[in-house]
Amino acid sequence: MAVLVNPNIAEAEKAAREAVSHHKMLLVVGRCIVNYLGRAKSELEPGDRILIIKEDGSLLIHRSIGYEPVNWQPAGCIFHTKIKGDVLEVQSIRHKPAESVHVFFDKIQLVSVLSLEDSGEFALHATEKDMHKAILKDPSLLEEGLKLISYEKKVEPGFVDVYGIDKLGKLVVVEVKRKTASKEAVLQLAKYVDSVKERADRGVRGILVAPNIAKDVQRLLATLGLEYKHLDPKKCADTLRKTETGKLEAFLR
Amino acid sequence: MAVLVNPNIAEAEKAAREAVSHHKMLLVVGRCIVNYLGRAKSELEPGDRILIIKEDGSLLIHRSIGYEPVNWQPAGCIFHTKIKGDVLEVQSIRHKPAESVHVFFDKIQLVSVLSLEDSGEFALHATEKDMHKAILKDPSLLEEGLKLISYEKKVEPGFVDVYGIDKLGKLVVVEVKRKTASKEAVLQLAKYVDSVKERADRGVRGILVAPNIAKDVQRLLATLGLEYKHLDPKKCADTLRKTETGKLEAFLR
DNA sequence: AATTAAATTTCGCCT
DNA sequence: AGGCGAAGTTTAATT
Repeated sequence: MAVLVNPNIAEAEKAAREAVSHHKMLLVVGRCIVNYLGRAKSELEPGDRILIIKEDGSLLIHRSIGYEPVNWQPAGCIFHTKIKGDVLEVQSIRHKPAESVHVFFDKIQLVSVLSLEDSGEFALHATEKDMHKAILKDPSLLEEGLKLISYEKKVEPGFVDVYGIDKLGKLVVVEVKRKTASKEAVLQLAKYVDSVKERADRGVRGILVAPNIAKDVQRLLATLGLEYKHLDPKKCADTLRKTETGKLEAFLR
Repeated sequence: MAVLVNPNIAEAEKAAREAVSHHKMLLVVGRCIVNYLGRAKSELEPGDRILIIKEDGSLLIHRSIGYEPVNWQPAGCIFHTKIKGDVLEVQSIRHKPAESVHVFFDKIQLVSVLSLEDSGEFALHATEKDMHKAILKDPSLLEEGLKLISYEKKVEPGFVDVYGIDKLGKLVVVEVKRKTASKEAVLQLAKYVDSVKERADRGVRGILVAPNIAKDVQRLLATLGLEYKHLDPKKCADTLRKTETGKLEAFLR
């Protein structure tokens, strides 16, 4: 890692050039103007900002406020650095769409060339259990008028996730998946529905609940006379949070 | 500006605490894990990242790749820093929705407390002229079957932006605005329409073209028997870019 | 490759 | 304060 505090333009340009040519992360803090030209066009008048160029060729320019970058480029850009008088110019160009960002620094407080070692996995959670809980709290997440009878009901081949009666009095067997519904999920649901039908004195529906489903899996589902209901894990988290808040409010009341 | 290279945890915590308490920008580069809990829930396993906390209480965590932050919080968060053994913990909390991000650093390469002076104005351009040009290139941006007769046509009170005939043979007077359409724009259009009507041997329509319009202005427009057509400056820029590309392709052919 | 849908979307304007 | 629409949206998935 290299850190330059209050470097001159030549030192800064050398570090920046090395960073982009070796695909290392570049961090520059300084006074600059920024011009963007592409799908639209923007100009940013002089001020202190942070420039970040990442290994993958993405670019960010952050002001002192605001969660979003004022200017940016997605990954895959090509960069050039040059000195124009007492100014460091950083060019970022990408194609499809053809867009460019030009940054001109006339005062530089900090330059850093970093290699961030980062193999850590990122996991965005919303467990299948959370989805179950949300549906139990608010069955209308699946459809209006649905009344739940049991949770993780034992049927011949195993356990049905959710089991209920719809507003027309039909039995409803629900299989929940937290990721894209697979063919296996469809077959499992079909198995449970058949098992329930054997002992049922009325109509039985099977609903596959998931945030996503492939079109061919959707087709298989339809062929087997089953249904698909989109349900986002995030929405379930929302529902749980709301009911918890409700509980809290009820407690405080 | 303060810069600490390879500080120990205590030094880093002191700088971080000072930054958030004085609403200065904080920059931390180091090895960390990140936990997010709110509308959803995420966990990020150990790795080197950049943490940015801004004056307005926004938070960003950037990995070595990717234009988007891996974790973030919009402006308005409250921060706490603490030392747990050899680990620096930074907490970020916001309400509505209730969400938190917890960052745990066990190795720190760089800490910087910055005050960025930045009063520079940011301007996203898409000039009214650009919109005119786009409409001239492709009148179907306004409606199908529209034929243009003239551009900046002189009429009694001044100049009509765009002047044409629709597919039913009616004259069309168009007023273009690059920002939200104001009451003034409506009255100006009405003036031009009236002026044209005086000499016209057929029906005359007035269309106000803008990216936006307030509801009360919309009402006034309807009262005066005029029409509103949404048109985005960006879409105009797209249209211009496409036709320019077309020209280039034609040239190369 | 193009089209569609989702995002911890955020942000701004309008009711 | 809540709701709807737009964004230089981006990104991933699907046809």
